[in-house]
Amino acid sequence: MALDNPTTQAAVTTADKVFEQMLHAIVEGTIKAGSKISEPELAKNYQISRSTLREALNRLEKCHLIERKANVGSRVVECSIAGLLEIYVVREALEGMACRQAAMNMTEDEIIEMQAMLKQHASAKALRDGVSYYQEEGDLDFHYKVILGSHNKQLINILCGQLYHLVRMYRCQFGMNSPRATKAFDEHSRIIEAIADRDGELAEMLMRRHIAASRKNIENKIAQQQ
Amino acid sequence: MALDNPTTQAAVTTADKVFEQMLHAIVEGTIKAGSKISEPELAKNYQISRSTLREALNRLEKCHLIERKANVGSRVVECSIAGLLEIYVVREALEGMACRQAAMNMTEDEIIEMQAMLKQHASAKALRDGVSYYQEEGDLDFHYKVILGSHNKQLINILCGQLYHLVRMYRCQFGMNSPRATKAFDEHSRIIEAIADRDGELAEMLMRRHIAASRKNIENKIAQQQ
DNA sequence: CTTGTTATTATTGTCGACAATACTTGGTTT
DNA sequence: AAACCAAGTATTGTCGACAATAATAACAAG
Repeated sequence: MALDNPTTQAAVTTADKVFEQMLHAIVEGTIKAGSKISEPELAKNYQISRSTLREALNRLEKCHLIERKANVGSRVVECSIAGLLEIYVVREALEGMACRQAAMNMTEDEIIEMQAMLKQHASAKALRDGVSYYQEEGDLDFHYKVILGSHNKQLINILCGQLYHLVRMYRCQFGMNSPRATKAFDEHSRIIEAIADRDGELAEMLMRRHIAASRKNIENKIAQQQ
Repeated sequence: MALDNPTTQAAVTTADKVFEQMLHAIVEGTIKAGSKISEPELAKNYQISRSTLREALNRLEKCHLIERKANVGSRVVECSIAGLLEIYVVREALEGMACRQAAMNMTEDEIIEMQAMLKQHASAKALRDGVSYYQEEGDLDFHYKVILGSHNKQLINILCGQLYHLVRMYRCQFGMNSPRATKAFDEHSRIIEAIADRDGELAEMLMRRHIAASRKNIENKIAQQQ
């Protein structure tokens, strides 16, 4: 599926496969947020040994999707508003920097590819009901490309390897299909321009505003609901 | 020991203890960077089962200190100049943001405590040979306090929980006792001022410059050596 | 002599059982 | 009746052995 993470490599071992299944289950809420994880029960469900289940749990912990306490057990992380805002703060910092680095380090080919992707999104947006499509896959695709374009292993690992699973979880569980789609598209467009101009400073600033705008959009929504 | 990480909680299980031992061994180079890890051999060394060794290895992987490939094994990460610079880039982004958040979220008590710490560092610096002391423990203490002051769980986890082990590893292996000690002290002083003034924007900028200066210092050193 | 193939060895992944710790239930005491 | 203590139950941590995969060595063919 197109949504899949660029850092995930082919699942070869059975622990890998169980990890992926549980990843989807947690992201989509099949395994409820905040629920306790029973090792014997899950091991029976997936028809595997507890050892290999624990291996899978370790990977989930690496993504900050579950939390373990010694001699007590694992819990799926809770989805709180505060937690969501914390993630946005981290994203603003990291993706902003990733964008600056992308402006410095992206190859010409990568830039061309990204521009092509944007054009494709534009037509998709015009043709279809579009909004929801762009919001979901298109937005993630764009952010992934920028992050990978930074050519910074640490940045890529933190953002794509761990943080973005949490982002997807929040999007699923809070049912976010915000009306920012068209606005977000214009912002993406300007960011790519800055990268193509090799203007790292501007690229960082635009990306930070782009993410901060999303955060404020959430904050407003929350404020309205109350 | 004072250097220890604020996020590390008491090691209760044996896997925890082995993890800590290996952590120190890798950071200090007793277990060489880039070397392959033999599970049977290490299990015998620490006199534990392979299962609990693998548990420890999983935690090391979480800190990005080792890398695993399916059906092949684990290797200690390599310490390259490029890798070091990548870490500085991430720190500039994350600690800059942490500093901004600290200016917004730190309690008055925390600020007072941090000011006291700085004063203590100042006297220690004046009295002793100082330079090396301040460089090592004092610098880390300061950065830890700012990060914790952000009150952002994600930031704290990423920085204190994973990245700083790598930072310490690089400091050990590359033998860094740079002559920036006095300059760094002044920079710390100004950063605390900005936080006390609740000026998040300035605090972030100063922290970013502080870290960028360290990075450029390294870059210059490298350039000289060649 | 080099290259490709096969057999052997060693390492990693997985399993089920046991030990240690935490939770629960029932009883006792104030 | 409420709070504390104790025994029993369930869950997690640890262990040693087996199965599957990868690295190595020996051998054969070109």
